[in-house]
Amino acid sequence: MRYDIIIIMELELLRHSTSHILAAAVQQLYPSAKLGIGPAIEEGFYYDFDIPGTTLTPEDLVKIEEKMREIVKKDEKFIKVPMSKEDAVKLFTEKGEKYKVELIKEIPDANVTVYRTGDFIDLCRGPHIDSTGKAGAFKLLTIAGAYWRGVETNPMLQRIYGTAFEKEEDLKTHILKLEEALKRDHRKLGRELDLFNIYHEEAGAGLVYYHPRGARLRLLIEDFLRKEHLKRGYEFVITPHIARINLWNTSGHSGYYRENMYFLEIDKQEYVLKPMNCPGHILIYNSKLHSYRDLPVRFFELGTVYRYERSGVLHGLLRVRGFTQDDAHIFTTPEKLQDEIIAVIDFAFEMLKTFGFDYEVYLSTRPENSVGSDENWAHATDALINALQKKGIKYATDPGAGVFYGPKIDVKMKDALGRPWQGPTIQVDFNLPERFDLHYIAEDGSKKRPVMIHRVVLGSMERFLGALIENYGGAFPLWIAPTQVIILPIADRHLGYAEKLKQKLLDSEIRVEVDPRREKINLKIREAQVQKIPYMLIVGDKEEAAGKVAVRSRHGGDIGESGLEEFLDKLRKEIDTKA
RNA sequence: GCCGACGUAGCUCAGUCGGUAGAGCAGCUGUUUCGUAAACAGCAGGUCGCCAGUUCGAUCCUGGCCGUCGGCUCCA
Repeated sequence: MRYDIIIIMELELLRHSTSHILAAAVQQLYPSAKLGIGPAIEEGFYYDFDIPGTTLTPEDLVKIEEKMREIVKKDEKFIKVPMSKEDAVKLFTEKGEKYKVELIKEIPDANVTVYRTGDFIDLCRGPHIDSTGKAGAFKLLTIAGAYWRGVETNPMLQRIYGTAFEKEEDLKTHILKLEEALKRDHRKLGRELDLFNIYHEEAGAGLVYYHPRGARLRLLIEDFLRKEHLKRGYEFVITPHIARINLWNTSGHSGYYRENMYFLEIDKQEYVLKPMNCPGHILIYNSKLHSYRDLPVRFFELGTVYRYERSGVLHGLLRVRGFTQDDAHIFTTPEKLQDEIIAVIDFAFEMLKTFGFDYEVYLSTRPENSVGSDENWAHATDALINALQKKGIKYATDPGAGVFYGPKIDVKMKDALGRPWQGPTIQVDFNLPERFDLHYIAEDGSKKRPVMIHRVVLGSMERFLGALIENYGGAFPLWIAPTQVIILPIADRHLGYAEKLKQKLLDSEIRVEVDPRREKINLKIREAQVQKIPYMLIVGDKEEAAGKVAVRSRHGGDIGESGLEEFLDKLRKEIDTKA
């Protein structure tokens, strides 16, 4: 374990040093280039440059890489030079490195360190590899725009991404991995498996159309979700897709969420296409008096919401403008908040486990501008932390990243390329109960304010399905495979037998198809294989005479002859275990 | 929205240094009745993302718009 950590740290050091070599190369080729920052990141490194009058092209990367190799060949030492802040400011001001000067001025210490490699000088905490000759295998990958310090009003710099490993073969493996990941891209698989499409030109960006197989997949998951919610004491509600602006004025969304909302005006009445389900659920809660005995009230809805997202951020199913959340709002007494959060966390992680996801957990605490009392925030934040600890879930704290109305737990799922996407989230809310003047009658007969929990356990069906497709590479486990079995008759005289088998499987609620075409068996197998259908039943003279089937699995190939009942048993077992 | 790359047949892609385009797969028709990852032949298929401009002539050049991809920012 410790050994792993050391390796990771060494890799980070190597990558960071490689980013210095990159910066040195860029400055040699483009003397006017000003430096931004150049850290090591999870899968490599990047460096940001401001190069007046030059926009880098992919061909430039080749040149830069060559220059880097020259620097490596020279085997220049990374020399640490401690200096006072004043000297550093002077040094970088002379070099016109305005971004570095900005950084130095923000360092609280009196002294800073800079690193010198040949003629190249960079502000850096270090440490580094000894000399450029110690650099490993590296490759520059892409160029992208990035705002200085990530702030939109700042200048846009040119960012070069690259990666580095100690050994050439590790680099090769990594690049192969990237290529493999592209094959699992849900946008590609969505087309190949005919699951969904986004008709950008004809119907709008960020709006998903589920084709029959995709719809089947989604409905299977939704059915599962509904059952799981019923088990856990949720009640189902259904709310409209539009509501008068009044509702959003009360909730506050028409103010702080305005730029994400779609507005409609008819008969001089303003309506909003709902960006969230909470106000609707609140109306239902508020339609009657609630006793403390009835709490918590848990309203669940597969609620479709529409949010305007800036054009540059849309991404297949993973970021869209219309999506369906597996959304619930829990109204509880403060006393029961803790137990409720534990139950929700349990629920969310059970779902993630069921689908075999990789994820990261973040706890976001109180931001600067927020509503609610210190006491409430402390109570809710503690409840979240306790719940995470009780469940033994590893998490990172994101200080000040909570929503203004309460702290939250976010779970990020990873796509094929390892990019994190927010899925499940559990948010405590002190704001809406105030704004809608919610209450319940307490034991002593007094009116009290309930606490609300907003939570999704998958996130949204779209994002979840996108991540799911990538997670399984399109080869869905039997229990959610849109088509579970395909029957492949060898010649058309076997069609009758195939249809009989199909009916028997349908009677056992197996999702089954027959490929009736006058095609060779090899072709039918190939296509079923490409479609990643879990089981193929090949039937010809032999099988028909014996009343059996020849089973082929998508992973294991030909697994031999089997009676139908025997095969069905095997399917049922596999479905039950969700394997 | 911003920076960069890109948009050619249902899909994957070639091509035209300005004279209205081609391949493979898919589709359709015909022949083949065939045992564990692609039978053969023929046919059809495109206002070259949209709108302007330049030009005798634009898919190609210029501008705007729509959209995709990689990032930034934001989020389920």
